[in-house]
Amino acid sequence: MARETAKRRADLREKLIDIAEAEIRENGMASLRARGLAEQAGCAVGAIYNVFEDLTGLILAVNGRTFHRMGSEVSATVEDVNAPAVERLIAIANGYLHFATANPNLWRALFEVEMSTQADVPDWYIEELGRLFTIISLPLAELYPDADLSDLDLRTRTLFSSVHGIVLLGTEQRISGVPLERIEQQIAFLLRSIAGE
Amino acid sequence: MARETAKRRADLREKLIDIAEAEIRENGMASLRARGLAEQAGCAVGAIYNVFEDLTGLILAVNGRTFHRMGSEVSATVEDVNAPAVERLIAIANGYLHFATANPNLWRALFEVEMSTQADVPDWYIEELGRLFTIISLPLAELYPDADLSDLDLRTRTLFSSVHGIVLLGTEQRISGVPLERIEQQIAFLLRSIAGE
DNA sequence: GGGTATGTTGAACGCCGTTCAAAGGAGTGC
DNA sequence: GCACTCCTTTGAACGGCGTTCAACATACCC
Repeated sequence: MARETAKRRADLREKLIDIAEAEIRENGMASLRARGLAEQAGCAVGAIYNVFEDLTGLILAVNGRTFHRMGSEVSATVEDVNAPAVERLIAIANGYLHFATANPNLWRALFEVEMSTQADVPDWYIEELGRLFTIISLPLAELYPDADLSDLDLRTRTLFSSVHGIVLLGTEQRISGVPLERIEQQIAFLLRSIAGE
Repeated sequence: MARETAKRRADLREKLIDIAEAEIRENGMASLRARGLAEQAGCAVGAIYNVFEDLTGLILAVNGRTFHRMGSEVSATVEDVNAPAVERLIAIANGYLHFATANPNLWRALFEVEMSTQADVPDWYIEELGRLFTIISLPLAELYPDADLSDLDLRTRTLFSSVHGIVLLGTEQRISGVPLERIEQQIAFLLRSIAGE
């Protein structure tokens, strides 16, 4: 493939991710349309399929950005490594909550995209998740000094899933969820309980 | 409307719910097709829209059955009211987990169906949820004898959301979830922590 | 039995994601 | 600069979707 072609494709790829990201942010994953993307990008519908496998591939690319940004923002909330472990856990969870409420549609897209098998989870996803889990497991290790690595991993997953459940049902404003204005308080309650406070 | 017509419609309604339930159970909500339903029911596609607002209405009817069945099964797991409160909570959560793993597609449909606004949540949904929340709040009230009703409601939601999160990510086998075979153990860990054990 | 109101039907509509034959442009040799 | 080839891009077309509604069938009333 010629150099110029490669550049044109790379440009189109970025442009499409930009447009898709804006669309998902504003109207949610479900309102992505191949024709709409093509029109905004000033290309043919078929061109999308020259740079992405299908629309799911494009959504995954958007999710890559979202996940990375989320990791950075969550990390930033626990910079004070001298705070007690449980306070750092609460800060991480609040960072997660804050990201979800600030970017509801992009955040939901992270979980709504179909991952047909466990095999086709992209590498960047595993890496980003590992980063997030490491951030969580550091304070956890202080709370459970006797736990081995696999125990820590398990508890990290349990904690993450719990907080995720509260944030998910709460921010969706499901009638089964915690009211928005109480989520922070309830997450703190949950984490303090787990920490034995 | 003539009696005969009413009966014919009621019959078709039940028949369609049966067919849709089987389809969702076996292949998930996303594989429901108006034409497929009509063919299996032996009616015209348009007939579906004589007895349901749209396919979402049909899915909601299936969800009504599912939710009711889930309530019964979860209730049945806490018949021994003499067990310690925390053990009853664990039993309820395990009932929830068991229902979700035994009926993955039907269970997921409960949460995947779009409820555009908070206003159009059906009455039966609110009622069933109330039943489930009552079951949870009874043991909780024993653990927190000083909490008032709104506090109990809040903690019920927090607990439910947490367990839901663990069950959701775990049963979907998300790489962020708790491994299937450890879910029960981790739910017990979480609930015992909250109970202060 | 005839006339009207009501119920049912399925072809048609307007979408959708995706494809692929055809048109266009880039690279190469002279 | 030109002609030829090969690769890229294009957008009309395809198959499938949920939903509608004019035409047809049926039930009901007098």
